[in-house]
Amino acid sequence: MTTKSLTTPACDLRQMRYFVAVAEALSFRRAAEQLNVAQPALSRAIRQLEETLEVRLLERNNRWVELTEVGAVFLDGCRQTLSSAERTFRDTLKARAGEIGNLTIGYTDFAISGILPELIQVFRSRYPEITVELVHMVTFVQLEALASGEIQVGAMTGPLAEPGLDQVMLQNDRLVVILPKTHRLAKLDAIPLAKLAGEPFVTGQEAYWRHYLTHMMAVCQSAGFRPRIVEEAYNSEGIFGLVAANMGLTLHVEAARNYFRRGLAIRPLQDTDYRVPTVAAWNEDDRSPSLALFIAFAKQWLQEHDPEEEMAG
Amino acid sequence: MTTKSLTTPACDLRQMRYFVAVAEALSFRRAAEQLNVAQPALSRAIRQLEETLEVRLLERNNRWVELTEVGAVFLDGCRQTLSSAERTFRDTLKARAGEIGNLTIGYTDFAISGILPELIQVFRSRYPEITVELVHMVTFVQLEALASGEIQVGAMTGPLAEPGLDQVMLQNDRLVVILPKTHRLAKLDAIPLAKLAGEPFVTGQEAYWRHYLTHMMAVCQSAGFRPRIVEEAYNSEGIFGLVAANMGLTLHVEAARNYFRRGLAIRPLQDTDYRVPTVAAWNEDDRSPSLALFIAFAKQWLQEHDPEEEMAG
DNA sequence: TATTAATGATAACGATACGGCATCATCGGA
DNA sequence: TCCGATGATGCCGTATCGTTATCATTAATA
Repeated sequence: MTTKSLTTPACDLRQMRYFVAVAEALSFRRAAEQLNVAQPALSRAIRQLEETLEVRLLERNNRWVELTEVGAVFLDGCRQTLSSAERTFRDTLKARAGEIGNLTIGYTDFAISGILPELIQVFRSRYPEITVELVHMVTFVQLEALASGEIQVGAMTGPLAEPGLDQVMLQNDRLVVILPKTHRLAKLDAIPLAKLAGEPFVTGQEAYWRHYLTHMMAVCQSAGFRPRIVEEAYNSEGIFGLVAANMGLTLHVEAARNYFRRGLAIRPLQDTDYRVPTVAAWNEDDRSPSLALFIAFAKQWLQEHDPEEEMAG
Repeated sequence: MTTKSLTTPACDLRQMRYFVAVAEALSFRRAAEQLNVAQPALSRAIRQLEETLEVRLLERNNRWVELTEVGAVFLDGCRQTLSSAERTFRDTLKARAGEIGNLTIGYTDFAISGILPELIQVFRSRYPEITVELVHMVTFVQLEALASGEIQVGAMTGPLAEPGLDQVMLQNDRLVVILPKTHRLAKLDAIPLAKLAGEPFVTGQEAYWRHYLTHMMAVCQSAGFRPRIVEEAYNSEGIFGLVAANMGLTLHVEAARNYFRRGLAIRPLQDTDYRVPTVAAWNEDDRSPSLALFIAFAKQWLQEHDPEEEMAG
């Protein structure tokens, strides 16, 4: 029971450091000075190493010290192991500061067509050792994924009033009308909201798009009508496709301007200043350093970029 | 003064092993069983690690244990460092057994034209982690190189009576006459030693070839004449070139049959059984494990191969 | 609802290991 | 012959480690 397994050698990093110091200085006393210990400590450390390994590591007498062949092999290994240990501690401290880690971010169609890609790109180049994984999810799936820990950040459609979640606004889009180029309303530079009453609407599936549909219903309600929904698609591209196929028109966020599809016209909405917020949300009790870093970075980046956009807009 | 330098973290391999065990078992008690220590030892070890690194590595309560983000980074580093330490010890034990190391071997023209190449090749394939370096040296330079430690083994022309050197015989060559194909003696199947009296001899430079020249003088002396040396070359190839150029003939070891050159004839020597030994020599006080391994290997290999050669001859 | 079992944390104690000091043995140089 | 430098050794105080016993908490169970 007292025999030491070879896989768990009775030797620690301290002994390795001592051995490397002596082997590099080729002197017990000089090594002791560098290590700020007394010389006998080194004598004993080396002797213990040699007893553990049952081999002479340093040939020495009162006049000189030299490495044995085995000692040279051990020295090389000690340097590697010590440098591995140093790297381990450096990485751990980096991880403590959040500079190493993983971040899984959920995103909606609205978010990915807005400023999120640029934010992610700048963040990744700033913190290359944080692995950022992006997964597509509609808003209510993101809420479940945040609760289960599947994602750490959700870029979703607001407004949000979930208890336990913190958030920051990524974008606050005006609505635009997307309709076939051949549509009679496409001739207008801006479309009065009331003109959409009675028009056939293409939207996302109600079960998945419920957050955005609430907005759409609200803005239509403000003009006194309920949209007549004639078709539902899975995602924005599907909606655009159906619109291009002349099935109807749709209301979308202005970030959709970043995407183009032949046959579509995009027109601003008149008579309303209704906006649909897209927010980044996270668990307020999540202590992940990488998350904290991402949040701090995002807040500062948004502060630097939002005013310009508003001025440009 | 009490601040710990980052390059010498106050953490040893024992704590890393403990942490890895707990992180893998996700349970202090199960990890304690595997490590054959009591559970409180692990509680304290983890706490000390966390105090040293000033970060929470394991989120834990009375029901479950889970890695923090930083803990996952530290775990990865610990695995690497521990495996580096294990490799260090494995390599050191291998080096102790001689299976890792360097060997510099000197060789003469005679040795390299004999069985040495095959011996080296088999040795290298058997012990691939021993770096074998071959350097060409004439016998007396090898003796100096052995004394200075420049080479660990010398494959040189015997006999050897140096104090402090051990040796083993590699080959014991009969002498052959090497002469131009057009030489009148080349018509004989074997050449009587006495017929060489008065012939012009080509040899190696006296300062370097003194060991072999002693043999040549001795064998000629046994036939009652001194060779008439008309030309000296640096090495065997030079000698063969001069012979091919009809400058004279030479006596060489039978291993020379392994090399061919147009225009040369090789004939055995009659009336004498004189042999020139080629030995491998090393410092008897050299405790290099790789050297010990090489010697043991060479002795066994020679024992297995010499009888066959003698039977074949 | 009370009990039980399992978990990690904590305190106290003994054993071991470590570092520091004083000293020794040895060897080269003055 | 003496001196100085080197590594080795013995002794002692302290820090650290491992163990045992115990506690606080929580989920499962009766």
